[in-house]
Amino acid sequence: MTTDSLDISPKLRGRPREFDMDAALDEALRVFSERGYYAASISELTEAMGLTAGSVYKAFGDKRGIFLAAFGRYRHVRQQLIDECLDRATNGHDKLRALVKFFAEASCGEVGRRGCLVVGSATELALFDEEVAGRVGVAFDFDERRILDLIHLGQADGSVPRHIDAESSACTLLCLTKGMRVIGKTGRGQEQMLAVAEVAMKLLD
Amino acid sequence: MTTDSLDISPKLRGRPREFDMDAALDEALRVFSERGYYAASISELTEAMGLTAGSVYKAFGDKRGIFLAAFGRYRHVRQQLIDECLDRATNGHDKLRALVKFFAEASCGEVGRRGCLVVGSATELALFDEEVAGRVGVAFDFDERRILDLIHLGQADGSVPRHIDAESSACTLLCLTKGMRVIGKTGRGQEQMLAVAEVAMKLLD
DNA sequence: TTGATTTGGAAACGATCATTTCCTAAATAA
DNA sequence: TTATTTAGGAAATGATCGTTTCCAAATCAA
Repeated sequence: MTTDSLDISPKLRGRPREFDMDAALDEALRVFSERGYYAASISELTEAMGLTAGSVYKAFGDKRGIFLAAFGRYRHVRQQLIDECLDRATNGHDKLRALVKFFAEASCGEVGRRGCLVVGSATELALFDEEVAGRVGVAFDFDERRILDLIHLGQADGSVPRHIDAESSACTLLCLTKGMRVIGKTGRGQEQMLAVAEVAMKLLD
Repeated sequence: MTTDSLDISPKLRGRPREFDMDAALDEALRVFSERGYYAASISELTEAMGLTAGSVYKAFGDKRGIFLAAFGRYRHVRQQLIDECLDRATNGHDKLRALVKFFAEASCGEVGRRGCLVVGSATELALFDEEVAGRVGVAFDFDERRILDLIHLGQADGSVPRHIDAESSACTLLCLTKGMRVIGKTGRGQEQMLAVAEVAMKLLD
């Protein structure tokens, strides 16, 4: 569960970084998720990350740099969780059910109230920040593509009927899962969101 | 299409207000919708409203007061549009289709990119502002209740099957329509969102 | 009229924001 | 060693934020 585990470049000049990048980004993305971009002040971010402003600006350039790094980290962590979740199901239909239930459980109680960083970025930043808009678009396209692939998988293994419109159904499930994250901000119960997940499976009949 | 048309109190002391409250709030809610709460500065708000800071603070108390008034105005205007839309359909099933299509058309192109003030408030403010959280909750409950009533209407007039779980289906359609508003922030096409609306109707089979 | 009350608006306010500066510390390269 | 490079961190910086102040203008009550 490490983001920068690739750049294991053994020799770099100057004083080495003392803080753990992934741990710092985990704190940053928590602050951004809870507060949103503008309400998250540098003071709150640096305090949560356990760093001073100087170190943060050395490492990320500016506030937007912290955000973009945290955004990447968020996506990485969530995708890993989803991949593990999907691996436990065996056919297309069950993987889709697992995926929808994953979002249902992320959309209730205190976890749900914390919200989704991608959904929050879409609503708060996408209109006036082209780069963030691009990254949000990529994230949604990725999620939609994953659903589409699972539908195709299900149609291939016989667990999802052939007659359904795969593309439109994928986009519909994308809307539904992101909508769960919005409704989850109001603190709904787990039973209710799981019931929604179950009803949503009718889209695959 | 006027919010304060009720307080037609003919006699009030002091200098009368010169600006049109609804027109000013329409501009304020546009700025809040596009920018979000924190990125919307008093300067931008007052300029859009055609007022100076002094007048605005006289009328609304503080920035949050402007926001809450704009939030109320937004809900009023949207509900009126939805009511008109629903009145043109004749049975429960058709009214539900009209409702979902209404959200689909609000979730594509430039209109969609402008976003929904309630969804934006849910993601940006609900966690740390109890009053906003309450108003967002009321708005979502209201929307969910309207869907539920339409399902019951459809079950009564025979256009919606009796066997479906009305409560869970209502919550599912609520998630779906709010999710459309999120995905719509990335500028999807009308055909695509209308196809989503059509697929969503499978939930009522 | 006079007094009370409220609005409109320019200017000023303190607070907080994101960011930079400057210096020290810790590593590599020569 | 010395030079170079990068990180850590306290303090200062300028800009912008939301808000207030102060005064003239416009209404009603007397």
